[in-house]
Amino acid sequence: MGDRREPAAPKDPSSDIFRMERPAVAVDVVLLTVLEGELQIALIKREDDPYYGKHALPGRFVRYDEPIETTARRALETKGNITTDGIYLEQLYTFGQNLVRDTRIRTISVVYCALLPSGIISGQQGHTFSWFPIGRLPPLAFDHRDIVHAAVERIRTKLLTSDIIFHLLPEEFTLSELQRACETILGRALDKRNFRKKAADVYDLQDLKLSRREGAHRPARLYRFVRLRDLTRA
Amino acid sequence: MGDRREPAAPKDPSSDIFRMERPAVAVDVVLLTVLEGELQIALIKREDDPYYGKHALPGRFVRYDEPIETTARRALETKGNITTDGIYLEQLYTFGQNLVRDTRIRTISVVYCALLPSGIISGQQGHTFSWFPIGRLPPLAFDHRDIVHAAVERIRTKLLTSDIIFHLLPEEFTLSELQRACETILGRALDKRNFRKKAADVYDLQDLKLSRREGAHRPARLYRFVRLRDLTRA
DNA sequence: GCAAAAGTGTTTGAGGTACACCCATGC
DNA sequence: GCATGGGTGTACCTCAAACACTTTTGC
Repeated sequence: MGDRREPAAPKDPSSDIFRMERPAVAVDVVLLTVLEGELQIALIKREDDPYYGKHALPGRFVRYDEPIETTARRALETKGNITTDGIYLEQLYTFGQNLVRDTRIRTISVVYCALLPSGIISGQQGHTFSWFPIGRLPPLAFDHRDIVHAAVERIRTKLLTSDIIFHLLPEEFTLSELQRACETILGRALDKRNFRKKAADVYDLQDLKLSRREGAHRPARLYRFVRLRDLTRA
Repeated sequence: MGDRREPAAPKDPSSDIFRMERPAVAVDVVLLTVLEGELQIALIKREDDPYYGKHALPGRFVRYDEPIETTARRALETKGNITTDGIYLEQLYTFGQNLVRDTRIRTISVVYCALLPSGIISGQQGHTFSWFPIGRLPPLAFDHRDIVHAAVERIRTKLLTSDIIFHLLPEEFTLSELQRACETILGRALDKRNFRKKAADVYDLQDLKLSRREGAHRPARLYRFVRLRDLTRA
């Protein structure tokens, strides 16, 4: 925040910040999870114009005394009826070019991307989101389709240089689950041996010395994420 | 911008967007240029509290009917008395967590990064910025020091995957000038042969078949940037 | 014993890094 | 002729990609 106060007699009306009309600020959230082997997004069906009946990102206006990340969590809690403790949130971009995106009022929208561990959304238990695979989105309100694609692109590029994938997995997971989650996000298959080499290289994983028996095959070892390895090699 | 309208009887006060008090929105700009062989930033000395006498990023409050990028250009024009035609602008991040960053009013700040071609700032002609090498910043107001570093980091990472470097160069340039600009931003020396190979690989440069004579040595060829090559090889 | 997923190494090619000399000019 | 920056090619090394078989379980 820069020097925005004028010396004595402000000629610029925007310097009289207490009297000038202010744009509204909203936060919209791209909430993603892995569901049924697909990357899916939480949407809300609009019940008002504009874009009546279309689906949209969950969003809220920012209160005067509210950090914007709190607005993001509140959007998820009030629109989706979910708890946001421990949910990963990352700011994506701020949309403030188009003056008439919201026809009611000039709105600047800060978009966040959020990741929900798989397994939390099991059925239709209480939450009010509709979930859609990002490859088969319904018609969306505003420019939300572009926003969703930008969010997915961001998550993709951060996959192997950050720990975001573990925000989409349960606490304990197998290497195959880790790989499937990555494949789901990237939208393509990965080589198993190369993937495991790379994962062991960039992630510090704790071998829990346990195995999970499921199905008629060899049980898989369980792991827990410890930390990202420092690969800067400075 | 999501579905923020309530059906009938809004219990959530933030839904009554017309009556609730709104945070102010500001735009601050990290304006960078290459000056005297160093990457330098334009700062303004504050003449009010808080942070009286400290340097700060040029910034302005966003007017109700103004796209935020326009606010960014207006900040540069009114604070620095420069024209912003053709100046590269890229949104960096939006700071809205800290409720008391600006003690006058709750302010959410959208930060832009701007690049000024070298050679435009020649002396002390009219503009009111103070220029500082990013390695030797004066004490800065607010958390502007962190913002500056985030901006420089962003520019660095985009160096060889985008055309931003050409926004810091004049229209016509030599390969040595291109290399020096990159070295200035990265803060380290680059190998001349490897740099030229890489540049020819990622950039489509037009050889102007001209050479610039300067100094007691072989003249250098002049080039013009045409476009980024597509290296995705899909 | 067979179906089904878990687990494991080696080879190859591309791209990045390191490195030294001749060229054209001004003085 | 010498000082100054302009301009060029090769060897090595690292990392990503391709690729197939054995192991352990449930039934």
